[in-house]
Amino acid sequence: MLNSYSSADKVLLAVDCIIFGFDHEGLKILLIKRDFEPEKGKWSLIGGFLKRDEILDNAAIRILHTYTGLNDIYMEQLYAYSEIDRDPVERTISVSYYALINIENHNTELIKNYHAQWFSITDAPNLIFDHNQMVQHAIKRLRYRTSIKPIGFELLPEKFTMRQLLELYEAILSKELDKRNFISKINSLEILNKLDEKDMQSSRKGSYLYTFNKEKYEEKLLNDFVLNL
Amino acid sequence: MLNSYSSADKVLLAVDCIIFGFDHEGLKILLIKRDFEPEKGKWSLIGGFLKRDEILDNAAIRILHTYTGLNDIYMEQLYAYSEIDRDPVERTISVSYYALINIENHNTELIKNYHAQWFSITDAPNLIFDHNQMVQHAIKRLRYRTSIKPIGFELLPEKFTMRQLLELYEAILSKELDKRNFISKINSLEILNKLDEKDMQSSRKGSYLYTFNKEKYEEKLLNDFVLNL
DNA sequence: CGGTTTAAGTGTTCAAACTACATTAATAAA
DNA sequence: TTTATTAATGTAGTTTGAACACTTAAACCG
Repeated sequence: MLNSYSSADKVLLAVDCIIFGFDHEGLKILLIKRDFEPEKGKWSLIGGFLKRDEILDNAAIRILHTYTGLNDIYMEQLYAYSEIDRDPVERTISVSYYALINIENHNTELIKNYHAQWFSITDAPNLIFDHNQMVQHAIKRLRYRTSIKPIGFELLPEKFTMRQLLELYEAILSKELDKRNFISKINSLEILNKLDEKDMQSSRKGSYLYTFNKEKYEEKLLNDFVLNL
Repeated sequence: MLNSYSSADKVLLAVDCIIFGFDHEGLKILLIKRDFEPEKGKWSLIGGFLKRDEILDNAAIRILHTYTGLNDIYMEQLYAYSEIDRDPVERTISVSYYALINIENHNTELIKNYHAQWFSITDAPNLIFDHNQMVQHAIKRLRYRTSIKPIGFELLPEKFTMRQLLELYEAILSKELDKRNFISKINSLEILNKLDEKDMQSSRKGSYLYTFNKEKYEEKLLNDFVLNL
């Protein structure tokens, strides 16, 4: 009978995390060299198994924390993958989550110990199981999120230049944006504070640094809007 | 150790389906009166458990078919719900799917036998477990989908009037739309065939019937676009 | 110290899309 | 034949988006 509990088959539930970071080279993901079988030595998303007394969100948070030392990170559930033989050892359904983190902000000791490494999304290695598919799916979702919510707070350093913000959006959307139109759209959102300070690394003239105005930013996060870039 | 298969806890995996239909009264969902414990006699989404040799998509298709007799229905995975005590009997993670069906098109014998019933989304009864939340989530997703893909084909009878299409969109978006602007936007998509035939039920003048132009419609489905209504 | 180099900063114009809005037309019923 | 009802249709004004180039500030170099 369809709805009887007794006949149901239990399965393993895994959580795999797509962790995005951004630096001067572009958009990156954090991958780990697997140190156990099967597929030992190959590159993989970081992941783990759901525990009996744990909800999926917390499993994702725990896994992220284990590998990066980070807490309080924005994560979003993406999709449940359930192909029969996606994991050759045992029937495992995997729920993917993605996270956005500041690439300079995690515990580098930890990721060294775990043989984790950042890869540009454009030249990441081939991954085990269905993890390539998960990454593609996450990139698509990140692009979508970019179109309805402001983004950047999570991926940029506290103080940043307009150029960095522009390049972040270009990396996410993988297309060139018009500098003037971009700046005026961002300004119209009124989510940035322009500082008096300039960044003198990037040019002789120097470019103004900005921070996010957290109140305005979170107000915009609550109400979806459309940002055509 | 984090990644050992042996220490992992297995769980039950359920699939719950939010089945949308549309008729002259508005947007509806199909609910079932549970005939087993716990919560016997209360209203619930239709659902079932994932089988060992089955992927989630197929479990959703199987469940939909069991209750409606329908095949080849558009379904989309929504979200995995994992609160510890969401099902009081046993730890169960539920993956929700939503489906769009033509309300006049299913096996009414079957749904009678299963004590299933259509409810307007505006006055559906309280549901068991976290099913209310699943429904709200599904409505939100349906609205989103409406903004990036044409919709209607799945929910309307083969021949329909502009008014019906308008009312479908109004029901999904739960806001009034300007008739003239709506019609010209829909026409600009070029996904409809205007028939010579008129529907004389709704008015003295009668209103033209339309069908979907399947080729054009599926072309539009492939490329996301934005339809601001 | 004057000239050169580099990236930053800034507005306008044209085209397209969106919004708001009211009258005429066709038919059935009385 | 008149009346009542819903269908069908177009335009003007506004907003938004896209394309596009010159000036400015400061460091570096001779």
